[in-house]
Amino acid sequence: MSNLLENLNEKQREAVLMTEGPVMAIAGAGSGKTSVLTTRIAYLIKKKNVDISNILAITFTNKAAREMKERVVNLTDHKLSEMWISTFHAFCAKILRFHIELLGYKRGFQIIDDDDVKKIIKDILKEEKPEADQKELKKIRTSISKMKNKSDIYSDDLVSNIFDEYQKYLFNNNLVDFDDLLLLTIDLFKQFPDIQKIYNDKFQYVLVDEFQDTNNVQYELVSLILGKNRNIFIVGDEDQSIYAFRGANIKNITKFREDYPDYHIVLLEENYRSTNNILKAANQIIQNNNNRIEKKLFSSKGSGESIVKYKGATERDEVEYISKKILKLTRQGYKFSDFAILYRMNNLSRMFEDNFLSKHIPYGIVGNTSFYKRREIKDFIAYLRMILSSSDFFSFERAISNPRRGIGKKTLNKIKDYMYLYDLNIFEAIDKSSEFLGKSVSNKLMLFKESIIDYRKQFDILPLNDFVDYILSDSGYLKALKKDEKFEDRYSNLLEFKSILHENQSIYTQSSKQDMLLYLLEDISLKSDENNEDYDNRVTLMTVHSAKGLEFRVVFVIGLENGIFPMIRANEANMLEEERRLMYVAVTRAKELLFLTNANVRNLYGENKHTVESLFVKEIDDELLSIEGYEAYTSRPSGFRTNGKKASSTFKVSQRTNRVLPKNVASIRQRKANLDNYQENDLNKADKIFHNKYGEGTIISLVGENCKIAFSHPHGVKIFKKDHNAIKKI
DNA sequence: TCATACGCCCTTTTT
DNA sequence: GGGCGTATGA
Repeated sequence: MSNLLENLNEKQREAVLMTEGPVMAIAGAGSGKTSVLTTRIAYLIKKKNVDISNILAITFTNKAAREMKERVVNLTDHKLSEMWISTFHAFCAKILRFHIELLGYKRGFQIIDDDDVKKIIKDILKEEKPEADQKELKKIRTSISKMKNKSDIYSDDLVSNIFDEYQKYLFNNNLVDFDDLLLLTIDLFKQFPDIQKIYNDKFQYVLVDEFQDTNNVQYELVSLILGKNRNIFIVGDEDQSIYAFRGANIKNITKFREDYPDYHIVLLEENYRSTNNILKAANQIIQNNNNRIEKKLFSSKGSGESIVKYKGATERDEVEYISKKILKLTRQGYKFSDFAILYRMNNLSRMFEDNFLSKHIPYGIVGNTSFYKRREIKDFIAYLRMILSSSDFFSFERAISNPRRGIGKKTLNKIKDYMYLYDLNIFEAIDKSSEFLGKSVSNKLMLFKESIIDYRKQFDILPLNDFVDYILSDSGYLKALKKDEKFEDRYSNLLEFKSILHENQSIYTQSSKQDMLLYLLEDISLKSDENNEDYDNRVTLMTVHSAKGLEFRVVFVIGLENGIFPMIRANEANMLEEERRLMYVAVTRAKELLFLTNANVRNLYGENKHTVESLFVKEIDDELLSIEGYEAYTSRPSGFRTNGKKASSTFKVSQRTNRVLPKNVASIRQRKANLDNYQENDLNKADKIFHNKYGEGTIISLVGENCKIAFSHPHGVKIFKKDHNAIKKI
C-alpha cells in the first residue's frame, strides 16, 4: 500500500526505502525511530515481497520487541508466529534450543539470572579463598562479567580460576547465564559453519535497534548472523548511549562504518516530541560532548514554555515544590500520568513517598524488585526445574533447602563432590549416599528423591494448576511459609505465579507437556518482569535509565547537583560524557514542560551536606530558563525565604561555618501536630476504601491490626495495616 | 540452623 | 538512614 509511507518525513522515508546494503540511521530522541523500523519491515514484506521468515529484527528489551511486533502486525496483518522480532537473548535461546547439543550441553538447559550467578560465584570464592570479603567478591564478579562481554580481559590467577570453576559448574548442571546465551551462539556459528549458513541464508534482512547499546559480543553475533549478507539496518543514537557500565560500546557505531564501508547514513533530526525550548536546552547540553556525529534536533512545534530551574533550601522543599506544582497543573487539566519524576539514583525516590501519600497524589515507582526475583517464586521454579532435570544441582540445592529438611551446606557439598567424583547425577548420588553420609541424613535425602519422582508422575497426570497446589502442600513449603511474617504477600505472589503458568501454557499446546514446561520456564527466565505498565492515572517516578524511550508531558529532573547528577566527580572525561548523555536523555523525555530541580542542602546517607548545582544545568543558556525557589527572590542563598514567607525547611545552615544546625523546634512541633491530627480508619468487613496507589478496594477481612483488601486487576489482594495512611474509607 | 547485633558502604540495569 | 552480610551464640 502506498499509504505506508504517508506519515513519514523525507528522511524517514529514505531510511525505509534503502532496503539493500548496509544502512545506518542515526535517530535523535523523539525522531520516530520505531516508526521507521516497523515501516521498513512492513515495506519489505508488502512491497518487496520478502517472506516474513527471512527478516530478523533485534531489540534489547522485551518491551521494545513487543511494541515492534504489535506495530508490524498492524501494518501488515501478518500473524506474530513466524516473525523473528526478539531480544538478543531470546533469539539466542531459540537457536540454542535447536542446536546446543552440538556444544555438549543438553537440550533442556536452564537459564539463570544475575542473583544465581552471584550465588554460584560466591560459593566458589569461598572454596578458593575463604578469607575473601564482599568487596573482593564484587570485584571478581565484575571482572568475570567484563571478561564475558569482552569489554576487558584483565584477570589474575584467582579470577581466572574462579571463572573456570564457574563455567564448569554451569556446564555440569546444564545451566547457562545471560552472557552464555550470546557466547554459545557465537561458538555454535563459528564451530559449525553449516549451521551458520542455514541462518545466513534464512535472514536476508537484519535490523538492529538501539545499536549504540550493543556490546562487543553482540556486535560479533550480528556479523556472524549476517555472514556474507549485506542487508543490515542499524538504528542508533550515540547521544543516548548510557549503558557503558554494562559493556555497551559506543565505538561499535564507528566499527560498523569501518566494517561496512559502503554503508548509507540517514540522519533523523526532526523531533516530534518536544517544544523547541526543550530541544534547544538538550542541544546546548549535548554539544559539550566531543566524539559524536554532529546533529541538532529541531521541531515544528513552537518554542513553548521556559524551562523552570528551581533550587530548594533542602530536599524537602524540592519535594514540596514538585508536589504543589503537580497539584496546580492537574487543576489546569494535566493528568497525574502526564508527570514523570526522573532521578540519577533510586535513593532519591524515597523522599517523595510520604509527601505524595499525605497529599493524595497517586504515584508509581518503576524498578522495584521484579516479580520473578522474589524468593518464593525462585523457590518454586527450583521445584519445577527438578521436574525436568536430574543434573541441575543448583536447583536441587534450592528446592531441598526450602522448606528446611535438615540438610545443610556440609551435606550438600559432600553430595556435590561425590557426584563429580563418580560422574553421577543427583539421584544416583542420593542412592549411594549411605556410603558417605549418616543414616538419618541419607534417609532424608531418599525421601526427597521419592517426592521428586512422585512430582514427576503427578506432572504427567494433573492439570497444571492442581500440580502447583500439589507441590506446595506435599513439599511442606506452604506450611513453612505460614510462619513467614510476609506470608500473605508471598502466598499471593505464588498464586499469581500459578495463574501466569496457567494462562501461558496454552501457547505451547502443540508441544509435549515436558516441552511446554521447558518453554514456560525459558520465557520466565528471559523476562525480567511482567510489565507493571501503568495505564493508571499516576505520577511516574523512575531513574533516567529506565526512562529511556519514554515521553511525558511534564518532566521533573531532580537532584541536579554535582556528585549526584553528574554522579562522579568528572575524573575521566569519557565518564562525564556518559553522564551528559544521561542528562540529554532526561531532558528529551519532556514534551511540554521541563523542571530542573535541586536542593541547597541535601540529606544523603544520613548526613546534611551543602551542594553545588549540576554543571549540566549551567550548560543551558539563561534565556531558556526561568528561576523559581528562593534564588528567585534573593541573591544570597542564606535566609531561606521564599516570597516573604519562611520556607518549609526544617534545617538551618550556619552562615559562618556552613554547617547544618539542628532542626528547629517549631517544625518538630508542627510534625507532631500532624501526627496528632491523624485519625485511625474505622474499618469493617465489606467497606469500600480508597488507596493512593491501588485505587478503590473492598475489605475482605480484618485480622488483628491488619486488613485484607481486594483491589481490581492487576493489583489483586493485598494486606495493610488498618491505619496505613495510604488508605481512606469511602 | 536460626535469631540477633553490629558494621559497612552506598550508581545506573536488561536479559 | 538503612539494607545487607557476617559474626556470634544458643
